[in-house]
Amino acid sequence: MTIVEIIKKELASKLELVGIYEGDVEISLEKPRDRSHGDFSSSVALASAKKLKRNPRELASELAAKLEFDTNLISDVEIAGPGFINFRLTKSHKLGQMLDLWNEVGAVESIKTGNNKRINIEFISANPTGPLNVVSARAGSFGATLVKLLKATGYDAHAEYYVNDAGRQVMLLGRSLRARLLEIKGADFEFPEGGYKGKYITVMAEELIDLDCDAIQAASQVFNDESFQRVTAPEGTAAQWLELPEEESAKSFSKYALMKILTWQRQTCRRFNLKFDTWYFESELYESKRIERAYDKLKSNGVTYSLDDAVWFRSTDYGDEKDRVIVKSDGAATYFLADIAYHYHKFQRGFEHAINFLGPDHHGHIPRMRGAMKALGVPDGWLEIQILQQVNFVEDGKPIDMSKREGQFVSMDALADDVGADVAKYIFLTRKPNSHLDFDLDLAREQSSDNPVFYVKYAHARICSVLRKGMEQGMDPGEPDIETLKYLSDEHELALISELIRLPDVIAGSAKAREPHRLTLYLDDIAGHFHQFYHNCKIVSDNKETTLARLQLSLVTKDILARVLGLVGVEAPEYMGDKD
RNA sequence: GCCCCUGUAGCUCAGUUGGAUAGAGCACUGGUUUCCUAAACCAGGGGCCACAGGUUCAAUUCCUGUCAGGGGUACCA
Repeated sequence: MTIVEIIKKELASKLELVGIYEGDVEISLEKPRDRSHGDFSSSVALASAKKLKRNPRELASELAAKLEFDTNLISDVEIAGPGFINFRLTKSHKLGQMLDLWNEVGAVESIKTGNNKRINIEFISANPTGPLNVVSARAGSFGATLVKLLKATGYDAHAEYYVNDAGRQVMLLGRSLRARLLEIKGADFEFPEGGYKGKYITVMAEELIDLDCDAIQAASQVFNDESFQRVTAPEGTAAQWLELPEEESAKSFSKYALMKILTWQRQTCRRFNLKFDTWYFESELYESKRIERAYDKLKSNGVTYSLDDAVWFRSTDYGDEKDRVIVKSDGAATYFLADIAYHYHKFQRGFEHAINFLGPDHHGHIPRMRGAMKALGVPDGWLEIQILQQVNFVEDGKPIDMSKREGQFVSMDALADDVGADVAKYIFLTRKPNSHLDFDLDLAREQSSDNPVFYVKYAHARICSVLRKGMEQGMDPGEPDIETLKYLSDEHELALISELIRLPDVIAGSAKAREPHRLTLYLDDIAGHFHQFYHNCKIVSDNKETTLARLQLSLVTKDILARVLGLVGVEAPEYMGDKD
């Protein structure tokens, strides 16, 4: 029985003595926000008072007087406020929980409720038409951390990136590159309507113009080591591609541009330490006929109809506001149909659950996508869509236009150059997913102590320093153990311990709610409690017992900071350089 | 018009699936170093939790409406 169950059971049995039986009220037991209210708090007296027509505070004190607990577990029961019953755990119980964390047993194990269920988490999936921008950085931070959180809670989590390499956009990209190349050569050119005007296209064209056949092939070799076999460079040189008929020419340029951009995107992901188990290519869906098969299945399930030379999916049957085209009047599949085939294949690949991170501009796709899955016989709730709200980047006091086509956007690489990938990831994870985020680049570039990451990193580095100091004095804390830790008694030590043992709850809670930002809040709390402990308790002193106990507490704190920083994807430094 | 997100300190945001006196950072005012890293710590001021109803013993939290800001509403992806 857990401590929570023990308290609830005892409350239930004493409630019967005053006339409240199982099912009459819910026996609540929660962790109060304010630590002075104890480790657990129950409001049953408040909830029962009306039924019994009694004063809640009196009822609470009557109950509290009847409660009996093992004094090794509960040290104190008190009445507070309008009728709360507060419980305090004993120091030895808390120390035991902390040792469980260190040894990775107990609560850290019991939150692994996933039973190795296979979950697919798709994130970023940016169009391969330009360098990854900061919107993807936010998605990457959330996605990568959620994957780690799900693993920590016992799921078999699989990170996936979907590459839209088959659509019209990639052709448009190729035409844009071709136009820029002609422009550089001083030839006549017509920039395609709606083409990509980003500077990176011009840069790509400038580089391409001097490349010979071998160099172009060599550039595609970076993909040989991974599942990117389908990404290849076109034969020949840019000059030769220009000689080809219009359509062929555009194809060669598209192929080259796709190869280059995927190279950039993958490098950027590596720089942010975002790892994907699978890069899934849309073109594969066409080649494997999965699009046709998904289409046939929808058709045979009777959820499609033809109108105006196009084929429509009857998504209004599933709560969408209008029906959607899946095959255009020119006979081509829409992106939506490809997406249906993609998700259906995810399901067929054996994932028991799929989470998909999308930008706010795609929220309208949710009803139709859910509808399509249902029409294909995929269970309700299989596809979970998480909307990540927009990031507004502010520079010189004004927002930056993030449209790729206008070419004005902040790339992930630029962000990493300015503030570092660590800092960027951490900042993205300080906000909850569905809140809009204003990111002031000028402020972030300062790299000053205003930066929340440094506070946490500093705590870790400071602990390392203290541990080194201890070793210099011949104080080796060794493995934390109850006999040594029992000498801890200062309020700052106990406050830190109480904070540390929240770890399993924090991990389980943020995994379940898909709210990785709780991790950074937790890190900030831990760092804060450590700094306070440090200032109020001299760690390395003449008293051997106290010194070793405090060093062990520091060691556990360091371990937990490092673990959570690992989930966030941020390095835990051993040293902190002097500030300028 | 319809759909989604948001509205909490001067600013940026938390508030653990309804709890007690609503918190943190930044900014502002003042203090702490013969001592393990001052990127730290301590103290102080600062609030109609957008507004109005409703549910509840209890609402910043849940429901409805209003107002304000952002995004979306394609045979684009």
